[in-house]
Amino acid sequence: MDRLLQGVKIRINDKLFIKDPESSELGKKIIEKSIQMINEKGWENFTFKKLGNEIGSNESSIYRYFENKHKLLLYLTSWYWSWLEYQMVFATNSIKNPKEKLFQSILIITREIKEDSDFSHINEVLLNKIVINEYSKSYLTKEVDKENKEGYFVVYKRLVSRLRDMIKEVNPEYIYPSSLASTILESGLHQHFLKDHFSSLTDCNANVTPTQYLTHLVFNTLNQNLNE
Amino acid sequence: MDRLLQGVKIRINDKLFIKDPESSELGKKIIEKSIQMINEKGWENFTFKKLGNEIGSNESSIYRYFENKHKLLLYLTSWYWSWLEYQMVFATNSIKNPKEKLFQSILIITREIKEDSDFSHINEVLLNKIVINEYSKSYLTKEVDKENKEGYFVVYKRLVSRLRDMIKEVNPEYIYPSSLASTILESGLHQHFLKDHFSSLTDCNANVTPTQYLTHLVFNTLNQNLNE
DNA sequence: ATATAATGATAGTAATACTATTATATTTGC
DNA sequence: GCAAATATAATAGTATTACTATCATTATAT
Repeated sequence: MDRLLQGVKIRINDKLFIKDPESSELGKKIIEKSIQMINEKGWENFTFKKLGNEIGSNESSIYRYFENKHKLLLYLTSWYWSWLEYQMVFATNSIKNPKEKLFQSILIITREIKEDSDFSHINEVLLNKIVINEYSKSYLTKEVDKENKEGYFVVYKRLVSRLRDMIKEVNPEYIYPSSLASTILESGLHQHFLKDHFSSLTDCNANVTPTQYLTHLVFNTLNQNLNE
Repeated sequence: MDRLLQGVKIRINDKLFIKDPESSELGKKIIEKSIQMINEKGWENFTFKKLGNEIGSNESSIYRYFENKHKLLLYLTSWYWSWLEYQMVFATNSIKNPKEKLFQSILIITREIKEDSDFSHINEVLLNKIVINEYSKSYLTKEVDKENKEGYFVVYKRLVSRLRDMIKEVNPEYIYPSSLASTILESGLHQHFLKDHFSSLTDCNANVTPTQYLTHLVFNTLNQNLNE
């Protein structure tokens, strides 16, 4: 029926881990604490050794779950995109009006995550920040084509393609639906980053959200050449 | 008169180097060869030791020019943005029509660089690729606020602000000029990357350029609510 | 011709990103 | 309840990175 069903339980490409971190307490601790530590220290200063110390466990034990820290990042960000995809499809599934559907999707995709779902070991607020600060490092590598073939980016690609389809429904004449969809995702993250670190480069701030900016941008563009 | 004059000779913030690489043959070789090597190997696999071997020089000599490879990246990208700024201001200085001016600027900023200026040791074609693949790594760090205060990103910020001013001239009513300006820069790079590695996420390809996509996006947005 | 500056050679350090081995818990299957 | 299997911990070790320090050599400038 829908590709979403495969991902409902937030199933991650199993090439991204050696042993499923969801399958044990240690695994969950690795995920939980790594999210905290990557936020605190930043990606470059985060190591498995430090993580081991933090969770009172051993470096070598972490290596039994993840081949290296790059794969852990891919795992965490895949989880995040999958979780967002779920939110998006769930919230917009029943909406018939294409504009309203796209509007809601942009909202979900570009908003700042402010509350943790709280019943899992994964803190979505922090994970959102990791995605803002570190996601591009997961694909800006020499290995990107190989890893793309391995399917490490499928979830993200599926999100973009869903968005693209919604854009097409709003305006089938628009000739850059894929580019616009990827811009929404990417600019959403980037404007959040600028707001926090380069305030002169953005109009977003405490009162104006990236969502507002992008919604305005997208609908202005799509309404052009469109008979209401 | 204009801030550009300060940068005409592509003067780089001198906190970015210990000894000016333009001041010696070895310095120029470091710049020339590092551009090649970063392209070949990717940022993560590039080291000063390898660079030293390549130019028949010593690791320790390179450290006399640059404190570390992060600063070298900041140097190279600053050079690139400064060079682009020069191109942009030079090409649009005499244009009176605000739309035409913005149009030309977007063209210069988002086009793929295809020919090397050839009379310097800096290969702009390769440098453009480095910026596409590595620029975000220069600011997605825990040190970004400190380094921003040191002025390591001024050139980039000045480029965005120039673009913002041109946007305002086209439509003074538009409420997101800074965000749109930063989106042009950022999406310009991103769409180039997608074209090369995630073709399903973009409509850009051999025939359609990021410039076309972004020009369309920007002018559709700005023409909205605008009396021609 | 000599002082000064630039570069090269060598060595060394602490940290990273792992791999390998062995020991010790913990779980499970009967 | 015990043996077997599995998971984790402890320790050690390797190659590489990202430097710093020292000293020797070479070029340049006065």
